[in-house]
Amino acid sequence: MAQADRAPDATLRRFSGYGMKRAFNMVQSDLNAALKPFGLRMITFSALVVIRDAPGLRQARLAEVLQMEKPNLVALLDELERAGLITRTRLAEDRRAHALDVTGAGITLCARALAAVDAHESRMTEGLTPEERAALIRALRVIETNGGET
Amino acid sequence: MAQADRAPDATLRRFSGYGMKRAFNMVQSDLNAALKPFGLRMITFSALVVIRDAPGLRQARLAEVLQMEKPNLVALLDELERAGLITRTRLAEDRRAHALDVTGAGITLCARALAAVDAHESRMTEGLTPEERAALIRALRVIETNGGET
DNA sequence: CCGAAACCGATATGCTTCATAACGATTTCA
DNA sequence: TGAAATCGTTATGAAGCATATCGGTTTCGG
Repeated sequence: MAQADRAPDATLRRFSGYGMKRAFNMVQSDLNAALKPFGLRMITFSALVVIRDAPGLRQARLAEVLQMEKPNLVALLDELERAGLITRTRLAEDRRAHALDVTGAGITLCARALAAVDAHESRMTEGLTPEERAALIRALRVIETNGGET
Repeated sequence: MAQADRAPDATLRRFSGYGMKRAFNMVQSDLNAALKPFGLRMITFSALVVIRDAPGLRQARLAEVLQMEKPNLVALLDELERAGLITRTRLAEDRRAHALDVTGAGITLCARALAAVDAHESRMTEGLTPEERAALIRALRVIETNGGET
């Protein structure tokens, strides 16, 4: 018998991080493909949704929420603004900051994109029961929290 | 009440992919920190383990297993070879190919690194029962498979 | 009230990761 | 025997991400 039929990455399969990397690679490519018709990528979609749900958000706060550095947000928001999906408005009470808001066109597109992402999620989690999917999301949250405590 | 206490990313939290990205970011930084004392990174560690478990492996096959492009493997293996952890041997039966093998020093380091990664895994999955952890890994596999069927 | 410090968005820059095209050497196969 | 495929490699460029720094603005301590 030996180890002839043993998968070459069997040792790595025991680690949840390895499974995460592989699963996420699939998710990412499928999601980006699903968002392409809307002119969105994973990250621009995320930003659009967060701004829609928290109108008037500041860029620094958005950077916190999406866990990215502020400089990298600039080009991303330029892209969304150029596409007519969001606006940057100088705040009266703090003229350093910009308030972010989604335009009417942005809200429409966001809703359509969300439907596409829902379909994507269903596709990727096919074969899992709703309970298993919920447990997955909960487990990922635990890991995220454990990491943040360092 | 309104949505005052609603997390700004609540909508995104419903998607498993979002949780994966966030959890994996934590895993990656913690893991790379854990591997640093060994002079390894996530990817060099993975390669080392796979080669150890499949002696004589060819580079093209390793690229398949780790899902990376062959050109990116070259520098990575140079690094492991320079560190004296692996060897590249020209095959007699096919002089185009190189057989990859882990050296004695490589095996020792690999074992020590594996222990560190085990500790890392325990740290990251703290709060999950063994069953929950197993279910997580299984669910990630399902998603990876669903993605690969496209 | 004033000056130092902190904060906001933006720019410039470099590093790491990752994908593609093409090459010489070798093997396979028609 | 010659064409096509394969193996490892090189060169190159795109994309993601982090750091340092800037001008403009606000905050706050003396």
